[in-house]
Amino acid sequence: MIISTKGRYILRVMIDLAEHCGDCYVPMKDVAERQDISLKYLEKLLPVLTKNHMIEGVHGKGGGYRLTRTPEKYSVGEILRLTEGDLAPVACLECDPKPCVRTAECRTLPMWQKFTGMMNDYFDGITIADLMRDDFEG
Amino acid sequence: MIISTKGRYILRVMIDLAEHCGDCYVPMKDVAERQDISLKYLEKLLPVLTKNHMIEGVHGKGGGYRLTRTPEKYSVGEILRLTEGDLAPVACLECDPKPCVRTAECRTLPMWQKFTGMMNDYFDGITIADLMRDDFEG
DNA sequence: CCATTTACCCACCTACCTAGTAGGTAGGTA
DNA sequence: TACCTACCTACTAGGTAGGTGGGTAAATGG
Repeated sequence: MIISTKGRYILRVMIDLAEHCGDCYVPMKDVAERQDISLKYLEKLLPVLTKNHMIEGVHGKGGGYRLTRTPEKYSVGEILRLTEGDLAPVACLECDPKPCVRTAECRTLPMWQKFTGMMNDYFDGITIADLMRDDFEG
Repeated sequence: MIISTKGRYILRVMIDLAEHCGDCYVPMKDVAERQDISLKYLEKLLPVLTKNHMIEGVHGKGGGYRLTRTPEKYSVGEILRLTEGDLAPVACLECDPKPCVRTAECRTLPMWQKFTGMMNDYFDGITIADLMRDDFEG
């Protein structure tokens, strides 16, 4: 399995934010309840999004989070790369791979590389706005 | 990361068997040495292959393992599905998924499903014989 | 018959990751 | 002042990845 709950939950949070009150602030408590995800766990996943200015939060009553862009400006690939750290199918293609002495002669590396490209292209081609469409089929 | 060392090692073992002495038996000790993989670990990965008749082994001196088909008759997808158990990118698409009550309304499921299809198609379209070609580019 | 070679089987182990929980503090609003 | 919400730190149970160690069973050469 390549995509952990982290990435899947965050994607659902982004869609939820986009669907509810696009411009006002939505408390995470509501999102957690609607999406049936532990609030405490969600809280742990959000910092990576705020630090990268994907969403912004305000404290206090009437506060919460909201998107910083319109839904069509978020690609799924971008979000998944942030939350998953990486979208590499094998260890040797991760951000800081352990040096592998077999790289030059590796008969499987080109296959992994091409697949990584396919995967990134696919997810980069889908936006949050796409996921909100009822007739979206992938 | 979706493909563990299990799948990657096994793929290299299959290629090694195909490249060395196609019809005679090759001891795992030699493969482990050539591929620089722990023999003990490899031994643990092989049963799934023998049980599914992907390779066959004979005991004793002069023994070892060999492929049961010609290299072009093995698809990478088939091998990976055996060793990885599955090629599902998310938990809800695994072989025996936990029932998810949100399936009907899930806005991300079609995306995961299409991706799963793409992935399986890609790896099903590559054979061990392809991986042996020097000009193979994925 | 015996030593050697090989497959094959089983128990165990360590480090790390996943998916949480608990208990706060800081900032903002009515 | 009461309340709400983001935000921060620490902890933890359980599982998985990636092995290691110690054997046994089958086949062969001498």
